[in-house]
Amino acid sequence: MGRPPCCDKEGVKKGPWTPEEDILLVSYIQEHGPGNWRAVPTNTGLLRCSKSCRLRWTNYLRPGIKRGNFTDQEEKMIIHLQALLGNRWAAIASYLPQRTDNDIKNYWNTHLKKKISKSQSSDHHHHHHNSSRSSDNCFLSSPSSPENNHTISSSRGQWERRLQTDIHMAKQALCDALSTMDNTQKSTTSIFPDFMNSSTTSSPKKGLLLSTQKQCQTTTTTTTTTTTTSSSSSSSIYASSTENIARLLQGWSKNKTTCPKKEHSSSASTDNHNHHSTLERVDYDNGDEQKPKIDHVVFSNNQFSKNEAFQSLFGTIESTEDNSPYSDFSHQAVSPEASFFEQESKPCTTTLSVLEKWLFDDCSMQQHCGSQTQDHDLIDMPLQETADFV
DNA sequence: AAGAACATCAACCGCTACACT
DNA sequence: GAGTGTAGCGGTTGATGTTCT
Repeated sequence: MGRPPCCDKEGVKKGPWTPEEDILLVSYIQEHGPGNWRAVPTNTGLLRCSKSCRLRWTNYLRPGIKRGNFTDQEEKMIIHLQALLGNRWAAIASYLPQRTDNDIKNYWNTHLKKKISKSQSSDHHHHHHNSSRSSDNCFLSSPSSPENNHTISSSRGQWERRLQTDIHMAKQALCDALSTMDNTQKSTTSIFPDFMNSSTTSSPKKGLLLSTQKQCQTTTTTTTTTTTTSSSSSSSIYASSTENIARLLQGWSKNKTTCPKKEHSSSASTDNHNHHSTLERVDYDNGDEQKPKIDHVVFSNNQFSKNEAFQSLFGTIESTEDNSPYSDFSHQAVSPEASFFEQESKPCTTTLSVLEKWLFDDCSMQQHCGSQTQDHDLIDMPLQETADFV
């Protein structure tokens, strides 16, 4: 026994990642595929611990990640799921395939928690003066809001509620997976066009949902238009501004336009022709002082073009009218090249049509008639009844 | 204009479950 | 079965940006 530790604490770099480090990491993963994180720092020469590399990849560099503002639909979904699942961010993230658990967690802590508590306090105030139920706030009116959830939990037990939810989700996922096997276009008609079409999801860990979702991993998704917006625009620190990553990629693409597209390495690559390529210099046209000046990147064991690596990884990045730095990620996320990573890193997410309906019908229903039967129907649905979904 | 207060979010830390020997 | 390492998760921190006074 006695495997070496994943990293020695001394000499391990911490803090924000630089473009050079990102390139090294992405290129290595493009070549070898994600996984075996312990070997990544050694083989890339990165002075980072394996954990840090994995986190950087899963949260920021992995294709298919949508960044920027959350849509109302995403927001509502997070609120519902949080009420149902608690702070199981990875589980919640699995229903929002283009969002990372870290992103959702941050968004919850910085936005939604306040929003809900604010609504609750106002609702409480409203209740204090008027016993009638407020119907103008879907968060409060939702029976699955934390407030109501407390009642459910106390009467039934959180674990049981979660189990029921998982079972239901799993069955629904299986149902949808089977129904969409022959109809890959179906998912594009989802009422979640922004984020339900990705074939990626995190948390490769066990779980009912995962096991069923895997059945539709072969489903090919189509490119969708995203409604991403740029984040803080004036960050001077690379790692705090993901725009720079997009710029980096754009820089790659510009250099790449003259090169014929190579076959994408869709497996832990046998693509050895890259190994002796050299890296073209990256130049940006926006006068960004953070321009990476990388001419060659040499791995401990091989040397290959990062340009080609990115090309292979993300496909040809087109310049679009949309200046959103994330649009490139979003579009390329579903490129054939990226599909390798998507399939590797996240199982396919189904259309979840019933879930969608439940989540959003509820909100609209609450808004219009204040009914609260629908959520209870799902949450309190006996196990026997959930079996009817399949 | 300056600085204090607040908001945001990338990254780290510590824990746990699982895999491996 | 025990010991150890790894991957993943959730909580927390701290650097940076933004707004307020």
